[in-house]
Amino acid sequence: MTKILQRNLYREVADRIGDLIEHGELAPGERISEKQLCEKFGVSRTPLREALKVLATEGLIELLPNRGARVVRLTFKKVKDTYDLMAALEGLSGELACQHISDAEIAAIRRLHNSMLEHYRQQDLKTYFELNRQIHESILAASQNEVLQEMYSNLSQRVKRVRYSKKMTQAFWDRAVKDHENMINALEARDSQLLGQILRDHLCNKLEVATLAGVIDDDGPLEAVNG
Amino acid sequence: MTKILQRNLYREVADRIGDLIEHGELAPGERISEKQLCEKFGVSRTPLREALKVLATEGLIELLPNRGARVVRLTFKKVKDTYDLMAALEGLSGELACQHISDAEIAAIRRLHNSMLEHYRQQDLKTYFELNRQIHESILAASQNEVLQEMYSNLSQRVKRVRYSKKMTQAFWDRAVKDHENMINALEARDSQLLGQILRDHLCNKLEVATLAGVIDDDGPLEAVNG
DNA sequence: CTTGTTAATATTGAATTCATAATTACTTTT
DNA sequence: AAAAGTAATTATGAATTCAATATTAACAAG
Repeated sequence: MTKILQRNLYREVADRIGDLIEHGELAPGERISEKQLCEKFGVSRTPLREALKVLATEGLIELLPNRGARVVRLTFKKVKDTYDLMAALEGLSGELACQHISDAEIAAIRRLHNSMLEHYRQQDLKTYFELNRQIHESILAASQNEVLQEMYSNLSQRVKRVRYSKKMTQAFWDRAVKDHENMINALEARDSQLLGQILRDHLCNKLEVATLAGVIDDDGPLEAVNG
Repeated sequence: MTKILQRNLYREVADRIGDLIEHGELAPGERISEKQLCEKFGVSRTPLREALKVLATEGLIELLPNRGARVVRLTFKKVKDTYDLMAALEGLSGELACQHISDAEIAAIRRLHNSMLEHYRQQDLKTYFELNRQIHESILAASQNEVLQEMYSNLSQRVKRVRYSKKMTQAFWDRAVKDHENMINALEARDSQLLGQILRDHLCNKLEVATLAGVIDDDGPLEAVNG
């Protein structure tokens, strides 16, 4: 039973604007010109303005009454707050996954995990990250909580544009892999409390924040990092 | 530094529709007639439709392409999923509160707590619930995480219309009060791990779900409860 | 040269209009 | 009478138009 994905024009436009923001083509704090985007997308102002309202409730832009919209300017605090939240949600996803996951799903995650270890040994950062992402994604899916997945996806969207993985130190990496070892063990034991705890404290959740903190030390906008 | 609250027409309309849903004047599963609401509110279709899009992203209604909108039909599972999420967020709010809360704020919560105990002894359910709400609200505020507050408020909105408090048994109530005793102690000790744990497991979070489960045992729509 | 005022322009907010898809009502056929 | 097909109606999707607000430019006074 695959979900019907509605394709309204406004939703299409909202996604496209989201992409522009993610890739920095719409700069943080930049004022969004309705006319300009209308021409760019070849749509009228009605669906575009609907998209802007949606993006505002999703937290990507902010609406200034009678003065249009602007891209949300991410501060260090905002990013940290968002990551704290995501860590809590991951913790919950772990707890729920333990309750609902099938043996086959666990086996699949184990395979991803083993493959990830392999690429860790080969110091293949790119593939490591992709497999890492897939593992967390799988646990989230196994939680079988759609509201949770929706929320997580929204939060993830908000901070996507400052996500990066250049400054990963070996020590951090070693620790992250150890966390993952504990994770898979807790999952196979279906120890929901433990897995929840591990995921809430998981280094990956805090890593990027820590890295950002190394680059930005005040609470000003941190968009310079994005380049 | 109080926030500027923007008063767009679409936001006003969205709130009004939200109220209609909360109070059951727009029934679950009911199709939403644009024309009807336009006349009711005395606005044109443009701001109304913008409001509908926003309400859809907020999870209160769903949009059927070319077939208008309808009020989300809450299932038992959806409500349970939402409460699970809210419990996790409360847990996080507790952890963060311990890190940020001032002595004065703790003292204020202690006063609320004592007052709540008093009304518990007098079996004054109504006032008890109001003080209970204020305590949780205060902890959430003390977390100083605006993203968290925003999410919690959204989730709360979604399940408001099935919230009720008639079936509270004495045993449940006693246990909830005990939880609160432990909560305030953990807060005063600024034991973030403990407070987080208590709030995640807090009976109040599960209580209403359990109560609902007593009324509804399948996964069908549970709107009959609302009356 | 700066500050304050006013006119011109541009942009946003909301209503209306037009186009398209879905629903309903009505035939027509079997 | 039931089913199928077609016309009429209604509702939604999107563009356009009109109105209100904000921004910019020009200008005058100090």
